[in-house]
Amino acid sequence: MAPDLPKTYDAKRAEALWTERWEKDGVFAAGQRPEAEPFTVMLPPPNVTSVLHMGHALNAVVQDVIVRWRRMQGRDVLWLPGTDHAGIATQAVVERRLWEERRVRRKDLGREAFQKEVWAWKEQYGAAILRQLRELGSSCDWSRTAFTMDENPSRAVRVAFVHLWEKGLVYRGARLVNWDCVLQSAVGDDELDETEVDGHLWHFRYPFADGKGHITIATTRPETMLGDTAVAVNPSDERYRVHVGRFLDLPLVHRKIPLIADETVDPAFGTGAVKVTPGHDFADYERGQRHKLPIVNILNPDGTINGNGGPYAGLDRAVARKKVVEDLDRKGLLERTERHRFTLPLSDRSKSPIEPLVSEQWFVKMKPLAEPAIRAVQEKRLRFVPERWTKVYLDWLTNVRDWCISRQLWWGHQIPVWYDADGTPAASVEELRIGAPHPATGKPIVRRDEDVLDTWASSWLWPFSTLGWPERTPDLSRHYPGDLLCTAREIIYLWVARMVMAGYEFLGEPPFHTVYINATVLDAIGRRMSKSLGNGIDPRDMIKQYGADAVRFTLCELATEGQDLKLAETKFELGRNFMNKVWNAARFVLTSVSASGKASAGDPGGAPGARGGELEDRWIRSRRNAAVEAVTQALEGYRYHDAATALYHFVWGDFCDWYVEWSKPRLKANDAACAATLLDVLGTIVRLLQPFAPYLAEELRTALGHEEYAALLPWPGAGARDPEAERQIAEIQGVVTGFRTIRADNRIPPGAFLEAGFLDTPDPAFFERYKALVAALAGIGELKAGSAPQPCGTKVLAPHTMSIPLSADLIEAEKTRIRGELEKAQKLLESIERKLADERFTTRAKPEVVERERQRKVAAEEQVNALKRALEDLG
RNA sequence: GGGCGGUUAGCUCAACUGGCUAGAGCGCCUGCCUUACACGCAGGAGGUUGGGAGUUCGAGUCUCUCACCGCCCACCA
Repeated sequence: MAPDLPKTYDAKRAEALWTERWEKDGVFAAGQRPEAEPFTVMLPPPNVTSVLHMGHALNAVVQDVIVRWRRMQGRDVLWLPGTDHAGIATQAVVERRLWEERRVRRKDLGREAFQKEVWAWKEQYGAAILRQLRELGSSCDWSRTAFTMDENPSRAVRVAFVHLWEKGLVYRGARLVNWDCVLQSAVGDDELDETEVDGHLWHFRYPFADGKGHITIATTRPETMLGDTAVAVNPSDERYRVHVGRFLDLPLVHRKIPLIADETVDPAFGTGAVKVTPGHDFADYERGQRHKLPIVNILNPDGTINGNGGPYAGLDRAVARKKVVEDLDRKGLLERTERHRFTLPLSDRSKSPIEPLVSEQWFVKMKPLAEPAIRAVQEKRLRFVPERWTKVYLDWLTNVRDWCISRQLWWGHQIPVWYDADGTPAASVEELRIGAPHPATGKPIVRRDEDVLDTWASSWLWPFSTLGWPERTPDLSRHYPGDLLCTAREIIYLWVARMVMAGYEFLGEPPFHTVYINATVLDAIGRRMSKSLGNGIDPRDMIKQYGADAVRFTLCELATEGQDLKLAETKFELGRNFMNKVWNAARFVLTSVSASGKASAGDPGGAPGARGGELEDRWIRSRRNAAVEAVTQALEGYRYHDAATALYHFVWGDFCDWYVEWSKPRLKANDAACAATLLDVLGTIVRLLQPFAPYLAEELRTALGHEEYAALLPWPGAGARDPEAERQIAEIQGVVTGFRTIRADNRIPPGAFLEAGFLDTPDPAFFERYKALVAALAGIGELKAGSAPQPCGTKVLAPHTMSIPLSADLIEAEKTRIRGELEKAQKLLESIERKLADERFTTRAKPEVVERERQRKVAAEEQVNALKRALEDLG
């Protein structure tokens, strides 16, 4: 085969080679196993705002591991990749870029030219994202790559809108929304970025209209007083009770506003009197509704004060704030100014302060859609892993508010609504031309709604809009509902909940049965990775430095259930070292096993492999079976850490540290059973490795001389264990370790040849039979029964005592060590005796626990006695 | 103000329904380039499981409580 395999695994070469081959040969294309049960996963489409970060990488890896594993189990896998246009986010990024590079605003370009700019951006970043996914080894069906603004998904958006419209679940209305004055659009609650800021709490006097006295209010946003339509106090507040119902003279604008009583006012905060601005504050909006207060809007869409602001009209809101404070101060109405820390909502995208503003928007009624989504978890048709996220999902759904789906943007799906001259709206899947008759009124259409839809209005359809819906395509019936969704906790309600709602509403079934919520990737000291902190670790750099397989394996190893994942670059050494270990183990096997041996064994295609053979052959196969079972069970429970660890310790511990070492003398003697076993186990390792380290797996199966892609090999079945072999080898390992410890304790260098080691054991026949296994790894020429002649180094591992002749000057230290061990052993024995002497224990504990304790006592006694004997022997 | 997670070796994390002497990787110490691998080999040190109380024959694991840390939700102007 390849006798000159390099000493270290060359990840780069393998990655370039197999990424290309897989795709060229359509290895991951769905539909190749029409008779098999499908397994369907939709990749959460990354936003085309920028390249992928480590969180995306983790998400891709956890999906790919499952998907590759299921494929090996014979499922007809569809893992569908794609990207999301991410409406507001992408528009904001592109707008910022245009301004920074060309000093151009979107309005300077006009809608069409601006959209062209965004499409160009999308092409660039969409391609980069898909490239990155490939570089990670993701086994997506690339032929199905989708984009939320592709033709079919876009049509799906319009069909869904019209459907909801016809059902009366879509409505248009003037509501208070979060307004971004830079983007000049409504933004969703989820598009806010709450920041703690140091501000002020200004106390202003509002005189009563009759000139008798005043009320002092406290506010953090003085300029909004221009839109005040009341002042509210708590009805139980004795200070103000008598004044409720009186009118105040709103300073500066001189509007008469009432003093009202409202339960929601906290008497302990500020002055206990709050100004009410229904047009610019969410709490006040609701108070206004309750008390039927007028709404005065004082802002233009760009954040300047409008005509309702009287003398302040035209000023930016920040300027107006300063001036309002100054003017009130001049009039003697500023009582005092306190420092005050509060949370300021910023627009996630433009980073400008959000202004609550009343505007006409489109909404979706959520309550009826939420009900089936709630039932889905109650009826166990949908489960979260880890389970606790179910609560987050349910809490949101039970308190769900109507969804503002319109955005005053240019990037996205334009709302499919047209108007006649009277402003009567008509929703339509197909375009209504200007001048065409209105479907309801028959009057000519005069315009289309300018707004676009919230980006989630397309992503909530993703599990089926990518499969051809609304057409009843074969794809749709085969791959809907799908199986698994892997995503981040931040979008459990933004996206997961909405997908479930859409699934029920449009297809009557939830889009998946399992939702795996990823760990959040943090930096080495536990902070979120973010651009502004500059503490991100770029997956591309890590792949370059350590290899994709190493990155994948490391992420899995670190992904303990539900724990956040603290990451430092050096962590990837774990994966790299393991890949190298596997590589070298394979290199050893391939270079030492003769060609004839290879042909006769080691079928990685799942054949049962060699039977019989030596004790160690039976043992390693039993350990292999244990590993197969452990990895399989861990994957079934999405326990990536457990799966990775089981594989790691089997390969590194059982196989490399013991079996490979034992195989060396046997291979020199051309032992065919040994060669066959090495190849057999290596074949299993390749298959177990495949989901985690697909590139290395392909390299190794090629080196093993197999034609079939590792990615398409059958997943190994866990054969029977051999408890007898495992027990016996464990004895031998203990003895070997004992001899090694004596050597190390006495500074006997590994190179120093020791003619013989002595073993005092109740079962000399067993060790006579297997003395080669001990001698080879213990570094002794021969294993002899009995005790070594004096002086000697001794190690007790009851019922075995190992000894090696030593020079006399080392004996004192040896005695000290044994005394220490004796002390420990006696302590242990005492604690066991104490336990067994306690009647409450022997009567109340389970019988098998008591029995186990009795056995432990016997073992401890043996250990103590043997140590005493050893000490006596040393004199 | 509510909810959820976390606190175990110097660091990062494990430990199924309570039950062998609480494990791993990294780091540290000792000795080794032993012809697969120094991205390696062998051996070792290191823990009153955040504090307190309780339940139990038995608690890292269950209950209560206190203390920190993190995340999410909520209209304190």
